[in-house]
Amino acid sequence: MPYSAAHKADTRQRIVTSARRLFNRHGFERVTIEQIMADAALTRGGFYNHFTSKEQLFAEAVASYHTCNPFAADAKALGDHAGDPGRLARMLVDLYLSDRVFDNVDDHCPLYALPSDVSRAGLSPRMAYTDLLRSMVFIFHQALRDRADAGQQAQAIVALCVGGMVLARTTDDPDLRGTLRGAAHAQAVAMLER
Amino acid sequence: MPYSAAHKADTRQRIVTSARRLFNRHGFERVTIEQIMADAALTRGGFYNHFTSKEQLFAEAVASYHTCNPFAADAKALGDHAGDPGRLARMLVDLYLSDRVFDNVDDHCPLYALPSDVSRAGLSPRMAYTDLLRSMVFIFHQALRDRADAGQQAQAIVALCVGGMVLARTTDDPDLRGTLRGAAHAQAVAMLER
DNA sequence: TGTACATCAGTGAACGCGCGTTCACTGATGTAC
DNA sequence: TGTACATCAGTGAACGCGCGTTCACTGATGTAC
Repeated sequence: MPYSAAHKADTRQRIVTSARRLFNRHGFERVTIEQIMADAALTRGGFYNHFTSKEQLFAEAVASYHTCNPFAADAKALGDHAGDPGRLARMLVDLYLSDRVFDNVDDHCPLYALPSDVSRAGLSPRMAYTDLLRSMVFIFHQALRDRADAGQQAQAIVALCVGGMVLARTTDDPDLRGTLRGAAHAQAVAMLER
Repeated sequence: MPYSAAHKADTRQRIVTSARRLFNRHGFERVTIEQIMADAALTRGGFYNHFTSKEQLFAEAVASYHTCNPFAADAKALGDHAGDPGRLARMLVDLYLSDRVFDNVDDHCPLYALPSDVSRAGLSPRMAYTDLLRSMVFIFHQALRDRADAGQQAQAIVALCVGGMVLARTTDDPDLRGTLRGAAHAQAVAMLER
Protein backbone atom coordinates (compact mmCIF):
# COMPACT_ATOMS: atom_id res chain seq x y z
CA MET A 1 0.00 0.00 0.00
CA PRO A 2 2.27 2.80 -1.18
CA TYR A 3 1.12 6.25 -0.11
CA SER A 4 -0.87 5.95 3.08
CA ALA A 5 -4.63 6.38 3.10
CA ALA A 6 -4.06 9.48 5.21
CA HIS A 7 -1.90 10.96 2.47
CA LYS A 8 -4.62 10.48 -0.11
CA ALA A 9 -7.30 11.84 2.22
CA ASP A 10 -5.13 14.87 2.90
CA THR A 11 -4.62 15.57 -0.79
CA ARG A 12 -8.33 15.19 -1.42
CA GLN A 13 -9.08 17.65 1.36
CA ARG A 14 -6.65 20.16 -0.12
CA ILE A 15 -8.42 19.93 -3.47
CA VAL A 16 -11.85 20.47 -1.85
CA THR A 17 -10.60 23.49 0.08
CA SER A 18 -9.00 25.04 -3.00
CA ALA A 19 -12.19 24.43 -4.94
CA ARG A 20 -14.40 25.99 -2.29
CA ARG A 21 -12.30 29.15 -2.22
CA LEU A 22 -11.98 29.48 -5.98
CA PHE A 23 -15.69 28.79 -6.56
CA ASN A 24 -16.54 31.44 -3.96
CA ARG A 25 -14.47 34.01 -5.83
CA HIS A 26 -15.14 33.18 -9.45
CA GLY A 27 -18.11 30.79 -9.63
CA PHE A 28 -18.38 27.19 -10.73
CA GLU A 29 -18.12 27.72 -14.49
CA ARG A 30 -15.24 30.15 -14.53
CA VAL A 31 -12.92 28.06 -12.40
CA THR A 32 -11.09 25.31 -14.27
CA ILE A 33 -9.95 21.99 -12.90
CA GLU A 34 -6.42 23.00 -13.79
CA GLN A 35 -6.69 26.11 -11.59
CA ILE A 36 -8.05 24.11 -8.68
CA MET A 37 -5.33 21.49 -8.93
CA ALA A 38 -2.63 24.13 -9.28
CA ASP A 39 -3.99 25.90 -6.19
CA ALA A 40 -3.66 22.58 -4.36
CA ALA A 41 -0.09 22.24 -5.72
CA LEU A 42 -1.01 19.41 -8.09
CA THR A 43 -1.41 18.94 -11.83
CA ARG A 44 -4.55 18.48 -13.86
CA GLY A 45 -4.33 14.78 -14.62
CA GLY A 46 -4.56 13.63 -11.03
CA PHE A 47 -7.98 15.08 -10.50
CA TYR A 48 -9.82 11.94 -11.52
CA ASN A 49 -7.95 9.86 -8.97
CA HIS A 50 -10.08 11.68 -6.41
CA PHE A 51 -13.35 12.72 -8.05
CA THR A 52 -15.52 11.40 -10.82
CA SER A 53 -16.45 14.81 -12.23
CA LYS A 54 -16.22 18.53 -11.66
CA GLU A 55 -19.81 18.54 -10.45
CA GLN A 56 -19.10 15.97 -7.75
CA LEU A 57 -16.32 18.24 -6.50
CA PHE A 58 -18.77 21.12 -6.51
CA ALA A 59 -21.15 19.23 -4.24
CA GLU A 60 -18.32 18.40 -1.86
CA ALA A 61 -17.05 21.96 -1.88
CA VAL A 62 -20.49 23.24 -0.88
CA ALA A 63 -20.83 20.57 1.81
CA SER A 64 -17.36 21.33 3.13
CA TYR A 65 -18.54 24.65 4.50
CA HIS A 66 -20.08 22.62 7.30
CA THR A 67 -16.67 21.61 8.53
CA CYS A 68 -14.30 24.20 7.14
CA ASN A 69 -14.82 26.22 10.29
CA PRO A 70 -14.64 29.66 8.71
CA PHE A 71 -15.34 31.19 12.09
CA ALA A 72 -12.22 29.62 13.56
CA ALA A 73 -11.28 32.81 15.34
CA ASP A 74 -14.70 32.82 16.94
CA ALA A 75 -15.13 29.11 17.49
CA LYS A 76 -14.40 29.40 21.17
CA ALA A 77 -16.95 32.15 21.69
CA LEU A 78 -19.53 30.20 19.68
CA GLY A 79 -18.77 27.09 21.67
CA ASP A 80 -19.21 28.94 24.93
CA HIS A 81 -22.82 29.56 24.03
CA ALA A 82 -23.63 26.09 22.80
CA GLY A 83 -26.00 25.70 25.73
CA ASP A 84 -27.61 29.09 25.10
CA PRO A 85 -29.35 29.00 21.70
CA GLY A 86 -30.43 32.62 21.99
CA ARG A 87 -26.90 33.91 22.34
CA LEU A 88 -25.60 31.53 19.72
CA ALA A 89 -28.17 32.81 17.24
CA ARG A 90 -27.27 36.40 18.01
CA MET A 91 -23.58 35.75 17.53
CA LEU A 92 -24.25 34.00 14.24
CA VAL A 93 -26.22 37.00 12.96
CA ASP A 94 -23.48 39.38 14.09
CA LEU A 95 -20.77 37.36 12.37
CA TYR A 96 -22.70 36.41 9.24
CA LEU A 97 -23.31 40.03 8.27
CA SER A 98 -20.06 41.46 9.64
CA ASP A 99 -17.51 43.42 7.66
CA ARG A 100 -14.85 40.89 8.54
CA VAL A 101 -16.74 37.98 6.97
CA PHE A 102 -17.83 40.11 4.02
CA ASP A 103 -14.25 41.05 3.25
CA ASN A 104 -13.02 37.47 3.52
CA VAL A 105 -14.43 36.09 0.26
CA ASP A 106 -12.55 32.79 0.55
CA ASP A 107 -14.73 31.74 3.43
CA HIS A 108 -18.05 33.11 2.26
CA CYS A 109 -21.04 30.89 2.87
CA PRO A 110 -22.27 29.04 -0.25
CA LEU A 111 -25.82 30.07 0.60
CA TYR A 112 -25.10 33.56 -0.69
CA ALA A 113 -21.88 33.03 -2.63
CA LEU A 114 -23.11 30.35 -5.05
CA PRO A 115 -26.92 30.26 -5.26
CA SER A 116 -27.19 30.74 -9.02
CA ASP A 117 -24.47 28.17 -9.69
CA VAL A 118 -26.06 25.61 -7.40
CA SER A 119 -29.54 26.17 -8.81
CA ARG A 120 -28.30 25.17 -12.26
CA ALA A 121 -26.21 22.22 -11.10
CA GLY A 122 -27.30 18.63 -10.62
CA LEU A 123 -28.95 17.06 -7.63
CA SER A 124 -25.96 16.53 -5.35
CA PRO A 125 -24.84 20.18 -5.16
CA ARG A 126 -28.43 21.20 -4.50
CA MET A 127 -28.74 18.65 -1.73
CA ALA A 128 -25.54 19.91 -0.12
CA TYR A 129 -26.90 23.46 -0.38
CA THR A 130 -30.17 22.42 1.24
CA ASP A 131 -28.27 20.77 4.09
CA LEU A 132 -26.50 24.05 4.83
CA LEU A 133 -29.81 25.89 4.64
CA ARG A 134 -31.48 23.51 7.09
CA SER A 135 -28.57 23.80 9.52
CA MET A 136 -28.83 27.54 9.59
CA VAL A 137 -32.61 27.50 9.98
CA PHE A 138 -32.21 25.01 12.82
CA ILE A 139 -29.97 27.34 14.82
CA PHE A 140 -32.57 30.11 14.72
CA HIS A 141 -35.40 27.67 15.29
CA GLN A 142 -33.72 26.59 18.52
CA ALA A 143 -33.26 30.17 19.61
CA LEU A 144 -36.95 30.94 19.05
CA ARG A 145 -38.31 27.57 20.16
CA ASP A 146 -40.71 29.14 22.67
CA ARG A 147 -42.63 30.96 19.98
CA ALA A 148 -45.61 29.48 18.17
CA ASP A 149 -44.21 30.56 14.77
CA ALA A 150 -40.58 29.68 15.52
CA GLY A 151 -40.09 27.73 12.29
CA GLN A 152 -41.45 30.47 10.09
CA GLN A 153 -39.52 33.19 11.91
CA ALA A 154 -36.32 31.17 11.65
CA GLN A 155 -36.74 30.82 7.90
CA ALA A 156 -37.42 34.53 7.56
CA ILE A 157 -34.26 35.40 9.47
CA VAL A 158 -32.19 33.16 7.19
CA ALA A 159 -33.82 34.72 4.11
CA LEU A 160 -32.99 38.14 5.52
CA CYS A 161 -29.33 37.33 6.21
CA VAL A 162 -28.79 35.54 2.91
CA GLY A 163 -30.67 38.21 0.95
CA GLY A 164 -28.64 40.99 2.54
CA MET A 165 -25.38 39.27 1.68
CA VAL A 166 -26.46 38.38 -1.86
CA LEU A 167 -27.40 41.96 -2.64
CA ALA A 168 -24.31 43.40 -0.94
CA ARG A 169 -22.04 41.07 -2.95
CA THR A 170 -23.72 41.90 -6.24
CA THR A 171 -24.23 45.66 -6.23
CA ASP A 172 -21.46 47.91 -7.47
CA ASP A 173 -22.38 50.66 -4.99
CA PRO A 174 -19.95 50.66 -2.03
CA ASP A 175 -22.44 52.42 0.22
CA LEU A 176 -25.21 49.93 -0.51
CA ARG A 177 -22.82 47.08 0.23
CA GLY A 178 -22.65 48.37 3.78
CA THR A 179 -26.14 49.68 4.40
CA LEU A 180 -27.87 46.58 3.05
CA ARG A 181 -26.02 44.41 5.52
CA GLY A 182 -26.71 46.89 8.29
CA ALA A 183 -30.42 46.90 7.50
CA ALA A 184 -30.60 43.11 7.40
CA HIS A 185 -28.66 42.89 10.63
CA ALA A 186 -30.85 45.38 12.49
CA GLN A 187 -34.01 43.60 11.39
CA ALA A 188 -32.67 40.14 12.21
CA VAL A 189 -31.68 41.29 15.68
CA ALA A 190 -35.12 42.84 16.17
CA MET A 191 -36.74 39.55 15.20
CA LEU A 192 -34.54 37.58 17.59
CA GLU A 193 -35.23 39.95 20.48
CA ARG A 194 -38.92 40.53 19.89
CA MET B 1 -32.09 53.62 -45.81
CA PRO B 2 -33.14 50.01 -46.37
CA TYR B 3 -34.77 48.39 -43.36
CA SER B 4 -36.37 51.07 -41.23
CA ALA B 5 -34.92 52.11 -37.93
CA ALA B 6 -38.05 50.68 -36.31
CA HIS B 7 -37.30 47.29 -37.84
CA LYS B 8 -33.81 47.26 -36.37
CA ALA B 9 -35.05 48.43 -32.97
CA ASP B 10 -37.67 45.71 -33.02
CA THR B 11 -35.12 43.01 -33.80
CA ARG B 12 -32.85 44.30 -31.09
CA GLN B 13 -35.68 44.19 -28.60
CA ARG B 14 -36.46 40.59 -29.56
CA ILE B 15 -32.85 39.63 -28.90
CA VAL B 16 -32.87 41.32 -25.48
CA THR B 17 -36.10 39.60 -24.50
CA SER B 18 -34.84 36.19 -25.62
CA ALA B 19 -31.62 36.77 -23.70
CA ARG B 20 -33.40 37.79 -20.52
CA ARG B 21 -35.53 34.67 -20.54
CA LEU B 22 -32.71 32.29 -21.38
CA PHE B 23 -30.36 33.85 -18.83
CA ASN B 24 -33.09 33.53 -16.20
CA ARG B 25 -33.40 29.83 -16.91
CA HIS B 26 -29.82 28.76 -17.52
CA GLY B 27 -27.51 31.56 -16.40
CA PHE B 28 -25.16 33.82 -18.32
CA GLU B 29 -22.39 31.32 -19.00
CA ARG B 30 -24.52 28.39 -20.10
CA VAL B 31 -26.52 30.30 -22.68
CA THR B 32 -24.78 30.72 -26.03
CA ILE B 33 -25.20 33.57 -28.44
CA GLU B 34 -26.38 31.03 -31.00
CA GLN B 35 -29.20 29.94 -28.68
CA ILE B 36 -30.26 33.52 -28.04
CA MET B 37 -30.29 34.39 -31.72
CA ALA B 38 -32.17 31.20 -32.60
CA ASP B 39 -34.74 32.01 -29.92
CA ALA B 40 -35.18 35.39 -31.59
CA ALA B 41 -35.51 33.64 -34.97
CA LEU B 42 -32.14 34.86 -36.22
CA THR B 43 -28.71 33.35 -36.88
CA ARG B 44 -25.51 33.76 -34.95
CA GLY B 45 -23.61 36.09 -37.25
CA GLY B 46 -26.03 38.97 -36.97
CA PHE B 47 -25.50 39.40 -33.26
CA TYR B 48 -22.70 41.91 -33.64
CA ASN B 49 -24.85 44.18 -35.76
CA HIS B 50 -26.69 44.96 -32.53
CA PHE B 51 -24.29 44.47 -29.63
CA THR B 52 -20.56 44.79 -29.10
CA SER B 53 -20.26 41.77 -26.81
CA LYS B 54 -22.19 39.14 -24.90
CA GLU B 55 -21.60 41.09 -21.70
CA GLN B 56 -23.19 44.23 -23.11
CA LEU B 57 -26.27 42.17 -23.94
CA PHE B 58 -26.24 40.85 -20.38
CA ALA B 59 -26.37 44.37 -18.97
CA GLU B 60 -29.26 45.25 -21.27
CA ALA B 61 -31.11 42.06 -20.40
CA VAL B 62 -30.87 42.88 -16.70
CA ALA B 63 -31.96 46.47 -17.29
CA SER B 64 -34.85 45.33 -19.49
CA TYR B 65 -36.66 43.95 -16.46
CA HIS B 66 -37.53 47.56 -15.72
CA THR B 67 -39.68 47.77 -18.80
CA CYS B 68 -40.53 44.16 -19.66
CA ASN B 69 -43.61 44.48 -17.52
CA PRO B 70 -43.66 40.95 -16.16
CA PHE B 71 -46.70 41.85 -14.09
CA ALA B 72 -48.69 42.70 -17.19
CA ALA B 73 -51.73 40.87 -15.89
CA ASP B 74 -51.52 42.99 -12.76
CA ALA B 75 -50.43 46.25 -14.30
CA LYS B 76 -53.86 47.76 -13.98
CA ALA B 77 -54.15 46.86 -10.31
CA LEU B 78 -50.66 48.20 -9.63
CA GLY B 79 -51.47 51.37 -11.52
CA ASP B 80 -54.63 51.89 -9.56
CA HIS B 81 -52.57 52.26 -6.43
CA ALA B 82 -49.92 54.53 -7.85
CA GLY B 83 -51.14 57.23 -5.50
CA ASP B 84 -51.19 54.91 -2.51
CA PRO B 85 -47.61 53.79 -1.82
CA GLY B 86 -48.70 51.57 1.05
CA ARG B 87 -51.02 49.48 -1.07
CA LEU B 88 -48.54 49.43 -3.96
CA ALA B 89 -45.87 48.05 -1.64
CA ARG B 90 -48.21 45.41 -0.32
CA MET B 91 -49.20 44.30 -3.79
CA LEU B 92 -45.57 44.12 -4.83
CA VAL B 93 -44.74 41.87 -1.88
CA ASP B 94 -47.74 39.66 -2.62
CA LEU B 95 -46.78 39.29 -6.27
CA TYR B 96 -43.03 39.05 -5.82
CA LEU B 97 -43.29 35.99 -3.59
CA SER B 98 -46.35 34.45 -5.22
CA ASP B 99 -46.56 30.96 -6.67
CA ARG B 100 -47.53 32.39 -10.02
CA VAL B 101 -44.37 34.46 -10.35
CA PHE B 102 -42.23 31.66 -8.90
CA ASP B 103 -43.52 29.21 -11.49
CA ASN B 104 -42.97 31.65 -14.35
CA VAL B 105 -39.18 31.48 -14.58
CA ASP B 106 -39.05 33.45 -17.83
CA ASP B 107 -40.06 36.58 -16.03
CA HIS B 108 -38.13 36.13 -12.81
CA CYS B 109 -36.51 39.24 -11.43
CA PRO B 110 -32.74 39.43 -12.03
CA LEU B 111 -32.25 40.41 -8.39
CA TYR B 112 -32.79 36.80 -7.37
CA ALA B 113 -32.41 34.98 -10.69
CA LEU B 114 -28.92 36.17 -11.59
CA PRO B 115 -27.03 37.53 -8.57
CA SER B 116 -23.99 35.25 -8.84
CA ASP B 117 -23.71 35.86 -12.58
CA VAL B 118 -23.94 39.62 -12.17
CA SER B 119 -21.47 39.72 -9.30
CA ARG B 120 -18.82 38.17 -11.56
CA ALA B 121 -19.62 40.28 -14.61
CA GLY B 122 -18.22 43.66 -15.54
CA LEU B 123 -19.36 47.05 -14.42
CA SER B 124 -22.36 47.59 -16.68
CA PRO B 125 -24.34 44.51 -15.62
CA ARG B 126 -23.68 45.38 -12.00
CA MET B 127 -24.88 48.93 -12.55
CA ALA B 128 -28.07 47.66 -14.18
CA TYR B 129 -28.56 45.31 -11.23
CA THR B 130 -28.07 48.16 -8.76
CA ASP B 131 -30.64 50.25 -10.63
CA LEU B 132 -33.23 47.51 -10.18
CA LEU B 133 -32.30 47.20 -6.53
CA ARG B 134 -32.69 50.93 -5.94
CA SER B 135 -36.07 50.95 -7.69
CA MET B 136 -37.39 48.24 -5.45
CA VAL B 137 -36.03 49.85 -2.29
CA PHE B 138 -37.62 53.11 -3.39
CA ILE B 139 -41.10 51.60 -3.58
CA PHE B 140 -40.89 50.38 0.01
CA HIS B 141 -39.21 53.57 1.15
CA GLN B 142 -42.21 55.52 -0.16
CA ALA B 143 -44.62 53.21 1.60
CA LEU B 144 -42.81 53.67 4.93
CA ARG B 145 -41.89 57.32 4.46
CA ASP B 146 -43.47 58.35 7.78
CA ARG B 147 -41.08 56.23 9.81
CA ALA B 148 -37.74 57.46 11.07
CA ASP B 149 -35.98 54.33 9.83
CA ALA B 150 -37.87 54.08 6.52
CA GLY B 151 -34.72 53.65 4.44
CA GLN B 152 -33.33 50.88 6.56
CA GLN B 153 -36.66 49.08 6.79
CA ALA B 154 -37.12 49.32 3.05
CA GLN B 155 -33.71 47.72 2.44
CA ALA B 156 -34.49 44.95 4.91
CA ILE B 157 -37.78 44.16 3.15
CA VAL B 158 -35.99 43.90 -0.18
CA ALA B 159 -33.32 41.65 1.37
CA LEU B 160 -36.09 39.49 2.78
CA CYS B 161 -37.97 39.15 -0.51
CA VAL B 162 -34.84 38.55 -2.57
CA GLY B 163 -33.38 36.15 0.01
CA GLY B 164 -36.58 34.14 0.14
CA MET B 165 -36.69 33.80 -3.62
CA VAL B 166 -32.98 32.99 -3.93
CA LEU B 167 -33.24 30.18 -1.40
CA ALA B 168 -36.51 28.87 -2.82
CA ARG B 169 -35.02 28.74 -6.32
CA THR B 170 -31.87 26.97 -5.18
CA THR B 171 -33.03 24.28 -2.75
CA ASP B 172 -34.04 20.88 -4.07
CA ASP B 173 -36.68 20.45 -1.36
CA PRO B 174 -40.17 21.15 -2.74
CA ASP B 175 -41.58 21.92 0.70
CA LEU B 176 -38.85 24.44 1.50
CA ARG B 177 -39.47 26.13 -1.85
CA GLY B 178 -42.93 26.99 -0.60
CA THR B 179 -42.39 27.59 3.11
CA LEU B 180 -39.39 29.87 2.61
CA ARG B 181 -41.42 32.17 0.43
CA GLY B 182 -44.31 32.00 2.87
CA ALA B 183 -42.04 32.93 5.76
CA ALA B 184 -40.49 35.84 3.87
CA HIS B 185 -43.92 37.03 2.80
CA ALA B 186 -45.39 36.92 6.31
CA GLN B 187 -42.45 38.84 7.73
CA ALA B 188 -42.45 41.42 4.94
CA VAL B 189 -46.16 42.05 5.44
CA ALA B 190 -45.61 42.37 9.19
CA MET B 191 -42.91 44.96 8.57
CA LEU B 192 -45.12 46.93 6.20
CA GLU B 193 -48.05 46.92 8.61
CA ARG B 194 -46.14 47.51 11.82
C1' DT C 1 -45.83 55.22 -61.54
C1' DG C 2 -41.96 52.40 -62.38
C1' DT C 3 -37.09 50.99 -62.09
C1' DA C 4 -32.13 50.87 -61.01
C1' DC C 5 -29.36 51.44 -57.23
C1' DA C 6 -27.18 51.77 -52.68
C1' DT C 7 -27.43 50.29 -48.04
C1' DC C 8 -27.02 47.38 -44.33
C1' DA C 9 -29.61 43.60 -41.54
C1' DG C 10 -28.93 39.07 -41.77
C1' DT C 11 -26.28 34.64 -43.15
C1' DG C 12 -23.22 30.85 -42.41
C1' DA C 13 -18.57 29.30 -42.60
C1' DA C 14 -14.20 29.77 -40.37
C1' DC C 15 -10.87 31.08 -36.71
C1' DG C 16 -8.75 30.70 -32.07
C1' DC C 17 -8.96 29.34 -27.96
C1' DG C 18 -9.87 26.93 -23.73
C1' DC C 19 -11.98 23.41 -21.11
C1' DG C 20 -13.44 18.64 -19.16
C1' DT C 21 -11.92 14.28 -19.59
C1' DT C 22 -8.85 10.29 -20.89
C1' DC C 23 -4.69 7.73 -20.97
C1' DA C 24 -0.05 5.78 -21.08
C1' DC C 25 3.57 6.55 -18.21
C1' DT C 26 6.56 7.71 -13.92
C1' DG C 27 8.38 7.47 -9.60
C1' DA C 28 7.70 7.74 -4.52
C1' DT C 29 6.57 4.76 -0.88
C1' DG C 30 5.04 0.83 2.07
C1' DT C 31 5.75 -4.18 2.40
C1' DA C 32 7.58 -8.88 1.98
C1' DC C 33 11.43 -11.44 2.51
C1' DT D 1 18.76 -4.21 8.83
C1' DG D 2 18.70 -4.09 3.96
C1' DT D 3 16.79 -4.72 -0.68
C1' DA D 4 13.70 -5.91 -4.54
C1' DC D 5 9.15 -5.40 -5.72
C1' DA D 6 4.30 -4.05 -6.40
C1' DT D 7 1.11 -0.37 -6.04
C1' DC D 8 -1.09 3.65 -7.21
C1' DA D 9 -0.90 8.96 -6.57
C1' DG D 10 0.61 12.06 -9.58
C1' DT D 11 2.20 13.72 -14.40
C1' DG D 12 1.61 15.89 -18.78
C1' DA D 13 0.29 15.26 -23.47
C1' DA D 14 -3.64 14.48 -26.34
C1' DC D 15 -8.58 14.22 -27.63
C1' DG D 16 -13.19 16.23 -28.64
C1' DC D 17 -15.96 19.55 -28.39
C1' DG D 18 -18.16 23.98 -28.06
C1' DC D 19 -18.11 28.83 -27.70
C1' DG D 20 -17.31 34.04 -28.66
C1' DT D 21 -16.03 36.56 -32.31
C1' DT D 22 -14.85 37.78 -37.21
C1' DC D 23 -15.66 38.17 -42.01
C1' DA D 24 -16.90 37.90 -46.88
C1' DC D 25 -21.14 37.58 -48.88
C1' DT D 26 -26.37 37.93 -49.84
C1' DG D 27 -30.63 39.78 -50.60
C1' DA D 28 -34.60 42.53 -48.88
C1' DT D 29 -35.96 47.17 -48.79
C1' DG D 30 -36.22 52.35 -48.97
C1' DT D 31 -34.92 56.08 -52.11
C1' DA D 32 -33.58 58.82 -56.19
C1' DC D 33 -34.73 59.69 -60.59
